[in-house]
Amino acid sequence: MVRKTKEDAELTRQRIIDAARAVFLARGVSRSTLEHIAAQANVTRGAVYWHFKNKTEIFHAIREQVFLPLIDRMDDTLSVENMAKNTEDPLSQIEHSLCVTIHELNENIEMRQTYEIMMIKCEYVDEFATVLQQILNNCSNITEKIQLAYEHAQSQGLLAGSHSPRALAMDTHLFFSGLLHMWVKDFDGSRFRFQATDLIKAHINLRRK
Amino acid sequence: MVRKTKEDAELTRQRIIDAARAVFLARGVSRSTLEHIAAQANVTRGAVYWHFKNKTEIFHAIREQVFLPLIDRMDDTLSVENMAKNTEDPLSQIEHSLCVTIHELNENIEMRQTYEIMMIKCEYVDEFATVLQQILNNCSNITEKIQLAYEHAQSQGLLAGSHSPRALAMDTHLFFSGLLHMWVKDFDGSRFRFQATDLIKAHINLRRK
DNA sequence: ATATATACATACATTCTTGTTTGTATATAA
DNA sequence: TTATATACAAACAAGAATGTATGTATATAT
Repeated sequence: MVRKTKEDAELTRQRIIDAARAVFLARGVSRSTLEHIAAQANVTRGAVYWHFKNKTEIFHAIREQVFLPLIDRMDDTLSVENMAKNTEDPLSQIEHSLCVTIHELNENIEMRQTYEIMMIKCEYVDEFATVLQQILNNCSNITEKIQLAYEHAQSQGLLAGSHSPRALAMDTHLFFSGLLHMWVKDFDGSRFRFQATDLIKAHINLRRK
Repeated sequence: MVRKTKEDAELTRQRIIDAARAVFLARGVSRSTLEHIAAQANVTRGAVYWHFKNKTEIFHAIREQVFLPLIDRMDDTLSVENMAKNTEDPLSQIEHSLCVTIHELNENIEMRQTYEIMMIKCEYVDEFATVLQQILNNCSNITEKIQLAYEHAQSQGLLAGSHSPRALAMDTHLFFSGLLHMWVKDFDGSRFRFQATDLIKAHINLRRK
């Protein structure tokens, strides 16, 4: 029962990724062994080693599968083109962009699990340390996008007070980072998850004239 | 050269804790072995097992040594009594409280390292999962304190707009959580560390009338 | 139709790591 | 002063995890 077709092979590869996500979530990345992952995927370690060099590669595969599309979408919803053609005001657009991410976390299990793994089930040392740089870079990009939106809001006279778009963007980004972290840690949903979108709206309303 | 005096024993215990902090920071908690820690402390695993049941106990010792005093101080600077007797306005008091924490992170190496370990060098599974609950509880307490300060600010007519103290407190707390996370990840200091206090001031200024 | 590469399963060797056990010198209590 | 508990060091035993090597059935190319 070996030597599957190419589509079958790709399917087992995906099964291994899914299995790894479940195992990482339950036991943490470090304590997850390739044997655990293989068992969860109903294969042997041989299959795992065929598709991936080691555990680190699986980790990156999980991360990329969720975060690359996510970054694209985030970039997209905050893009200049979208900003220009959209009827919404820039502040609502920021609000919407953040709410969409929260909504995704609620609906998309894989995304939620991946977030949880990256935030509280992984140690960023050695091979994993590079991920931190990528995270920081993504944050910079997102912050710049948010800043652009605030600049538009400012030129449209939508902002209360006289705060720089840069400062507003940093503040929003830090707020959202904190929210994501707390959202993930709030397992039973009693503290943050249930009011995440309200918190976002309140945050944006702080800026509205 | 065995059987030290009681003070000596307490000293080696502390040496083991310090060693563990260094090793956890460098290799992550999971990849740190008791042999690593013992070597770093210039003792054998025998000494480690004498003072601690296992690695988890050392982890909690590290955490408590930094966080228990920290929570006390945070509680203190935001306390009602301090609030009442202080000449500062409540908003400045919140600002000051946050800035003090950042300042501590800059000055206190052990605190900085401990934060880094807890945030990005530890996997919150099994025995460590309970720590998450403690973190959430601390966050609740801090948020309540901040809310109280905002209520004072409101009654003194210091707040811009008409936002609820509760929402403001949540927003501030999430902002600060995000800032702490980014502060820790920003190793070279080029992104967040160098302007952390400015970000805090800007955040508070958003609320000022 | 046959050869070859593919997609795994199985077996093996090695290295780590842990927990425990035993040994021991000495502070301390009696 | 002697007995005992203390504060470790050193040795031991056992299991886990990893990477690799080998085996093998079959899709696929020729």
